[in-house]
Amino acid sequence: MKTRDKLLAAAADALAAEGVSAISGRSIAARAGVNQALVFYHFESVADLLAAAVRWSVDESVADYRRRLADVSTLSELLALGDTLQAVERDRGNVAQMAQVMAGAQQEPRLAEAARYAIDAWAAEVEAVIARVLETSPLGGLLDAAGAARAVTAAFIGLQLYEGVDPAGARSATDALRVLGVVAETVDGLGPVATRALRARVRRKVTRAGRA
Amino acid sequence: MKTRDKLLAAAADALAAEGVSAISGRSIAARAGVNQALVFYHFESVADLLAAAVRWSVDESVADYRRRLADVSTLSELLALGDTLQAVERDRGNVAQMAQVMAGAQQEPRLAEAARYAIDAWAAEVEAVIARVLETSPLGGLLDAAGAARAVTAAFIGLQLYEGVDPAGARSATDALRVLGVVAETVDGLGPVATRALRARVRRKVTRAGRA
DNA sequence: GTCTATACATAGATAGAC
DNA sequence: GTCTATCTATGTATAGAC
Repeated sequence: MKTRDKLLAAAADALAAEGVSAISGRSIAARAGVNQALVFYHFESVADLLAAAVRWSVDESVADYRRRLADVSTLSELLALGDTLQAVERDRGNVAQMAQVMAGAQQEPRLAEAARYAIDAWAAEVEAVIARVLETSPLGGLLDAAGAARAVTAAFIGLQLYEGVDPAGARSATDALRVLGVVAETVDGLGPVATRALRARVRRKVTRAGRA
Repeated sequence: MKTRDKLLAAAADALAAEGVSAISGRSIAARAGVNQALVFYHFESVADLLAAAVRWSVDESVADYRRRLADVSTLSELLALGDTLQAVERDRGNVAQMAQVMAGAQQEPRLAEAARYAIDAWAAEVEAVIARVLETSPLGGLLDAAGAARAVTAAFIGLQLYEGVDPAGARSATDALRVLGVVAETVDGLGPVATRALRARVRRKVTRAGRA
């Protein structure tokens, strides 16, 4: 493994483990087992290294899920996969890493760009699936797949931060969301008559709200 | 205004404006217009000051909303109030502040405690309202109000972080959530027959999932 | 309670030998 | 590409005068 890659991997790890507020070029180098000065040989600055690490690690994990997401075409399948995806990515520290990057990004343009890249990468995958699922759903034509994908991604990040602060509370939150998923699934499985009625009602309300 | 209060206010501001990674005792003191050494006279450490600032500012904003939340008893009212609450708190920087605290809390026990306090304070208010709304809802008895309140709070925080990184994307996410709110409202307004049917179906699925 | 001054640690970043 | 050494800035925290 080349030094540059060691640094990228170490930076990704350090983000999840130490958080943006505690991270430093020195701590990353130590974690990578390389000399501190090499950070500035291989990258312009610490922020630059962090940004590169985010892109690198998001590319990896998204690619990992691309195939599995491609197989999903129903809401039940999506919810099930989302459940395991959330657990796996959380354990890998990828969600925590994203949360830290986004927190740091509020002031560091380089990190903001990397965060945007990461969310776009995840959201693009999720969006494709949601769009497919929406085709047969009462919500088809009402709910914007791109927006929904982004909402899901952002919510994951909020939940991850919450988990670091109050694991029990976060679990209760996740359980509640799971119930809502089942409700959505049920509504989704209504017959064509109920579906049409629901869709008409919602459309009426949304239009009214849009005018206000 | 006493120096201690100036520091608390400045710390709260600084959290939203600078973020945990950039904040320092010096920057807070400068913002408060007081001498840097006073941070350590009035507080044990910077982390201690930040934690106190979070409690102080969350107490203020929650009290502000307590009365208005107490008036809410239907889902439509809740969604409407949630909309304005989100906008107002965001503009005040309170959500950004929370997001930063939670990011920093992953490594700083003092901040974690303060973050827990803040979320509990918000969630307690929201929970009471949700419980009231759930009474007449198809979801009554199925959805845990405490968990739902925490999920909403966490999602707000994730969305706030996202907004700092990609305002347009965050808007599309919020719009999608708004549509889902309308859907929930519609489902909520179904007749008693449909309600009973939906509840039975969901309960069956939840039980099955719980056994798995 | 507030100020100046300062000790001390750690950070980002660079120069120059190897 | 990698190392040692080092400059410089900034941060936390304290001592002691006012």
